[in-house]
Amino acid sequence: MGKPPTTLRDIAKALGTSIGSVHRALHDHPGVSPMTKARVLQMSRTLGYRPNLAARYLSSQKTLRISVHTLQGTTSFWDEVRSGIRQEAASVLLENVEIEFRTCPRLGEGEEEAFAAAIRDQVDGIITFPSRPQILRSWIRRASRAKIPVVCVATDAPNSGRLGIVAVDTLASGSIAADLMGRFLGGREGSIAVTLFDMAITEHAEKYAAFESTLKTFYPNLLLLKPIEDHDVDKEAYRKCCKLFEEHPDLSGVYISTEASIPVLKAASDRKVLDRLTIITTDLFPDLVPQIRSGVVAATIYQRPRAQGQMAFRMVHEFLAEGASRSHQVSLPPHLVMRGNLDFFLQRQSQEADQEKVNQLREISRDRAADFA
Amino acid sequence: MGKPPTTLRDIAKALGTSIGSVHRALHDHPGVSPMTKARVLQMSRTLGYRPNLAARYLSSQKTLRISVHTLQGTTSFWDEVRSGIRQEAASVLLENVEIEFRTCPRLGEGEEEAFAAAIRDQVDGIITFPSRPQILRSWIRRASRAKIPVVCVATDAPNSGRLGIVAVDTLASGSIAADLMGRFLGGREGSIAVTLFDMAITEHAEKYAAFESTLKTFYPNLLLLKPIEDHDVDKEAYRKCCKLFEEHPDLSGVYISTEASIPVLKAASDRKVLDRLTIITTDLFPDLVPQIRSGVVAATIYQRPRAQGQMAFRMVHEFLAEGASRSHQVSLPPHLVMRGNLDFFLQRQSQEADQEKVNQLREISRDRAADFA
DNA sequence: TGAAGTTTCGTTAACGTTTACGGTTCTAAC
DNA sequence: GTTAGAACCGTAAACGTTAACGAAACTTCA
Repeated sequence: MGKPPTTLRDIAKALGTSIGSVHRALHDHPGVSPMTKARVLQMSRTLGYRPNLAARYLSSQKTLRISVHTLQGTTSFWDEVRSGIRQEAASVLLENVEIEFRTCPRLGEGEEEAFAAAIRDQVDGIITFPSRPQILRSWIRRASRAKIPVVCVATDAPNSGRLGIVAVDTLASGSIAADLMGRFLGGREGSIAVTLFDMAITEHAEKYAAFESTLKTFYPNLLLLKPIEDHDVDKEAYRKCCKLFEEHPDLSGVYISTEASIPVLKAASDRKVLDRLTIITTDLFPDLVPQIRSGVVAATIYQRPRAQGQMAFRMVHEFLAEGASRSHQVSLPPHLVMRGNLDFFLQRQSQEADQEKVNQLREISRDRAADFA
Repeated sequence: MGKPPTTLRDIAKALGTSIGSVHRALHDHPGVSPMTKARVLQMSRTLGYRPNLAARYLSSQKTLRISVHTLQGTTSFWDEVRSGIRQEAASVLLENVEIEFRTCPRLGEGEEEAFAAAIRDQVDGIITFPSRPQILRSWIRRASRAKIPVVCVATDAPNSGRLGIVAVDTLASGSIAADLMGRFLGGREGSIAVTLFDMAITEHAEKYAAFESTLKTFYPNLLLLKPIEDHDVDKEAYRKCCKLFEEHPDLSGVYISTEASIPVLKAASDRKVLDRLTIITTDLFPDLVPQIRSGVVAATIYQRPRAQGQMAFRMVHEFLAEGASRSHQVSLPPHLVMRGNLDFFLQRQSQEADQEKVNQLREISRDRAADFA
């Protein structure tokens, strides 16, 4: 214990060569013979060489630039994701990270341009929300070829060569929603509906499957209806749900697995079935607060956008700093918000917003000091 | 934007003095006149000087030693706390942190010795579980006077001069338990019991108060009984609960806010009231798993020991690295575990255990490499 | 006045890595 | 057999901080 770590000099000395050669060998730089390169790599492994990141950063003075591609928040979800990324970036001791936000105005708009710009500007890493995974796949592949690691948040882009994915566990979300629904209904019979974005998105299909499986296993007297796809369009959600409520008078519960809960609630209210329904929603945004407080919404599955942002940043950063990352898939357990603990979460959100402001002020005063110099 | 940060040399040049003096002034080292010291401090502030931690660490080669005082786990709770600390320590890029575990065999045994040893060994920071806050208070104070920051996990030690506290939010825990209890009982009447460690511990009193308040507000037809104190003694819990079940035939729910859930379940089983009860427990340990899976336990409030350990480490480390920390109180929202998402958490725990093993192997191979040299 | 001691301050060598530059040796073409 | 050019390699100066060593100025007491 307590042996001093091996340095470039140690490797060089052990091999009777110079620091320069060792460095070139370890970094695939030209100007080193295959012979010595092999010997260096071998020796570095047997000596257990690990680069001293402090020295590396001090010497190279390079800053890591990370491009973040997310949506302009209609709700606060993406604001919180970005805030989580910012916070985590600020906590990097070496302060050698710059975040560049490329925020898309609408779903599926400007994602490709963002990628093009990021690759052109030679950023070191990308965090992205692949709202249209199949379209983005080739861009992610292109970035990976340019040695730029890409981490997906919230939605995965499978078979794209991405470095990793951070999301709320779909299985846990769907299952707990089903389990709660069953418990809340306490043995009563009836049918249950689920709204989601589109069954073509893996995450949503998985959530539905998990919900279905749990419901069938533990609450066989509840009947699950076919999923309702809303495509994040309020009108579509409203229309389809009105139809749903008319056609299924025995409906006793709805699990809204997307953010479009307000139109569903409105449809239920307009069709006068609201007090018959046990409703479980997703996420936590201002319009939902009174609905939870009044008990109309029994519970909401909070997807922890801030934590998603933090983990995504950590994943890219770990990869950039260490050259590899332990985990390539982070599945967060969702939080459950009900009347009882609603205030806790609201307080938390506002605290975090304050923290944001403080950080920004600090940034500004730092810049002003720089101007002075 | 992008101005180069100010360095010691910048300050020195601006003042017409030398790097050495600036350094001495900024660090309260002797050998600098009050006059120049004041000028340096002023100038460093107007230039917005922030030390380059990479250079500092590279030059001083100091490692931060953090002492961790926790309990030998009867359950896995403290193992997970320690694991979270280890993991977070391993993710420090500079690798300049050493963790020293001083694990107490039993509740309230050896805590003072651990503090004495830590202070004697001049550790840089302490993470502790103050099982007897009033006794530890003077020790924490002593450490603080020796400029050693102390962070409390799970339980607070108020008015002790500790740097901060990391715990699961008591209010959120108690309230969500009450809200779930009410929803699960779905309008039925009856009385509800709560078991806890001791009302003298702030956290437990708060949890009970939150439970009571939420239950009264939203479910006035449920009657809350006086709290049952078990002092973490299985026999006491069993005995008191047997009495409870005999005296209250209308009992319909129990919220077990400590880890001693098994004796309570046994008492309920022995007294043949198990199937009448809706039971909500705390934490997640092996013996509890079958009870959740079978539905005997409706839900459990998971206190996220790993996250607590991580946050505690981050708090001390941030303080040691930056000389100040943003937050001195971290209140984590608890996780809710039910049949539906139980497997997710079990899988997660075993994954983390695997990760632990990998990390340890890595450590060992690193040490072996050092031996080789 | 001078020696001895104290306080204040400037200089410099580390720390481990990166990077640019200058010096070898080797290959190939005349 | 010389030479141009490439391929390989060693050296040294950075990066910002710390810490140790002296030099200078200033005090104190004979």
